[in-house]
Amino acid sequence: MNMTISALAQAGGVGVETVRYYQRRGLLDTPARGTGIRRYGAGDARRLAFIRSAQAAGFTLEQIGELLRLDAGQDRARARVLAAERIAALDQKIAELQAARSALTRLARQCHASEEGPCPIIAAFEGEGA
Amino acid sequence: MNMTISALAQAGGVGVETVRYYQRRGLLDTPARGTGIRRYGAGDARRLAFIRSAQAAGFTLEQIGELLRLDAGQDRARARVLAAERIAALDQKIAELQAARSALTRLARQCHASEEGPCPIIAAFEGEGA
DNA sequence: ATAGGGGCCGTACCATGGTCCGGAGTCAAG
DNA sequence: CTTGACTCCGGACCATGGTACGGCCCCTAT
Repeated sequence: MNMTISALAQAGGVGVETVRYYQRRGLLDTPARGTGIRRYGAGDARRLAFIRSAQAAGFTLEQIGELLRLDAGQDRARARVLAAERIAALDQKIAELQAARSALTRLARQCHASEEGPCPIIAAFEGEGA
Repeated sequence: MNMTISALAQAGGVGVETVRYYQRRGLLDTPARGTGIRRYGAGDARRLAFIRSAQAAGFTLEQIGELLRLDAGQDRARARVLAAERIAALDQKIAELQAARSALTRLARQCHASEEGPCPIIAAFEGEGA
């Protein structure tokens, strides 16, 4: 593979500006330019894909940077700690969203049930512990 | 109840500045001040609680503002649309987080399994630079 | 050889959701 | 009646994750 930045961006499903932003953040490297134009390879595409999935897992770009640095330094213990922390956070977030989802579902059903009076969607949230 | 802003903030589990920010955003109202200091009541606390739970459900402050306005205007149809949209978004987000969680769990297990070589958590970078 | 579509780069700007600041007023206790 | 904690307020500032701009360079097809 021998891609231009826009091909790389497209492969990663992001915009060119985002690739450049990741480079500035030190998450992607900036290959030397032979004759003015930088070329990217499969490794770059894989790294970009990793960034996107780590992001989907809720890692911040900062943490993703740390993971990448750990990879270089082979610090597996630290990587496992980060992963474990993220899994715990994910569990909490998932539970929270599921709770919110069922509350909303119930409320929407009640709201459909009658057209009169105030909509229960707002009333029901009041007083709930945040 | 006859609270000061800091009591209200504490009741809602937020900072004073956040309360003031919500006031600026029009999410909480700003009671008239009798003798220099504004006083807040249970209604304010309930509204603040609503804002926090709606936020936990993934509504933006903008949307929360709309919900509050709909509540005043009794526009149930629109409230239901917003709720339905949010439920769909929530489903998608939950699925995404669950996928991320299991990917991460699997990787962490693999990482534990062997101490040699690169950590699989970031294994996507093997053969980089292609 | 020339036009135009990318690429390169620094810098500025954007939205979201706060958070802090400084000066002035207020209030309750001692 | 002073002290110290709290309040008010506008505006500045912050972090995150981008997105846009403008000037210049390069590369390829016609």
